[in-house]
Amino acid sequence: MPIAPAPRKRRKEARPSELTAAALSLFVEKGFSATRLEDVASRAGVSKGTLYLYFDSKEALFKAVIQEGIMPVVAENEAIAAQHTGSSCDLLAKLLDNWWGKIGLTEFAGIPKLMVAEARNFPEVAQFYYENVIRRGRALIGAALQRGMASGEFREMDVETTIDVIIAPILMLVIWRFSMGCCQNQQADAKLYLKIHMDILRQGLRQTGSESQV
Amino acid sequence: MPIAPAPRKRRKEARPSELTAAALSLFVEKGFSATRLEDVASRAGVSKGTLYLYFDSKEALFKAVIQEGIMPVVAENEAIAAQHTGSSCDLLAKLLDNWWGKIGLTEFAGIPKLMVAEARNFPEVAQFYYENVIRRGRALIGAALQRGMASGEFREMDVETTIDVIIAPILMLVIWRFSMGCCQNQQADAKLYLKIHMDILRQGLRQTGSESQV
DNA sequence: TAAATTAATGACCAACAAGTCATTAATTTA
DNA sequence: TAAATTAATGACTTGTTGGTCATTAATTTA
Repeated sequence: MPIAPAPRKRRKEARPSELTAAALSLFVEKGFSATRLEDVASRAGVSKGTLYLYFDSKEALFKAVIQEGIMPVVAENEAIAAQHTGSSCDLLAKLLDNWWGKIGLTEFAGIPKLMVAEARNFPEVAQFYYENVIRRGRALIGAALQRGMASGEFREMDVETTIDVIIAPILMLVIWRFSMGCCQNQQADAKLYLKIHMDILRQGLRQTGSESQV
Repeated sequence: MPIAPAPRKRRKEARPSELTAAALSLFVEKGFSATRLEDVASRAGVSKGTLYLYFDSKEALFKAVIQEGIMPVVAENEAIAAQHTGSSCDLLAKLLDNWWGKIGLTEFAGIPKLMVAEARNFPEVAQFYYENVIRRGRALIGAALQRGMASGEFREMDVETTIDVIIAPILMLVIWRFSMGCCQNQQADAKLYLKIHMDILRQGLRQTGSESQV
């Protein structure tokens, strides 16, 4: 006997967030290109046609994922920085903590790898992410560095480049987890990793009495 | 009038390297999935059928690219480490120098991003790269760290994790160039970037008289 | 130079996926 | 309850691409 199709339900309000949730999972698991919209739809419990009722295109769906999931965290961090009093090193740690809790420990941790992987083939998407996430994130770190240099807590340094060097290990940690991580028997211990990074930074950034070791 | 097809040439010896060269360019530019074998063939001046005369599959073609271009550099670095005398910090710098000249400044610099991007969808390829490049590269850095710790040049630290933290900024530098780099008006200054990274490491890794700043 | 060999070709196949739209049916309105 | 509305469907169109193979022609051999 033919199996009866599941009865339709009309749930106009709930669909978009169910679709972006499904999209996040699959984008993070397979990448943007390799994710089939049919699969996104079916994971959200609807048909592909329904997906197109709510999102104009695959790229629009992706932008919605970022807008809902990542941009609010950037805004939170901007608020944290704005109201911070205390050492600049503590500010850096605070920003990292919040990011780690909201992004690093969630499915969103897969987004950086996804962006790196697909940026060149989807420049529109990359531009969107750059403007709304990367630029703002870098500005936050940059301001913290400036602040520390102004107070004498940090030594003088090239801010833009130092931002890169600070962010890199944190990004690589999550990028690795969603890419080559599958080849290692054991994942890096994230807590230890971040501690070592912050230790090296604490020593590496700070103003020293002695001249630097060139 | 119909255009005359280019006359055929039989060049059995030259084809493989011309094909891997074309493949490298396109893989690096578009990624593994998004590169069409038709394009690889045409850039190498042959037809798609000819490509399949020399390589069994897209994955085999990729492995050949790695085998020819990357693995010899890993071997070189192993030789450098084996015959090094001097400080361990200098050894790290020497390894980085060679890698930078042979990989970082060439088209091969695009491979790390490519691996990160495609590892999950092509586990066979990822495994191959992990065994033949990553594992060996990490072993090199690890040995240099051990050596420095044994001599008292470096403080005691968790080796595996420190390897990660050391490699990360270098990897991110090239990964960025081939991904989000397109969104920035100006590329990071690589020389400055590497100098800052090495500076932070020099201070961050070294044995200090005073207790560490926890 | 004629026959044999094999490098090279490109039309073709099968599978796949983004996006469309005529149709269906759940829900609301009159 | 009947008509109108619109959320939801899924078959279909269109375009793409990894991989195949019968055919072609450059080169070598006899």
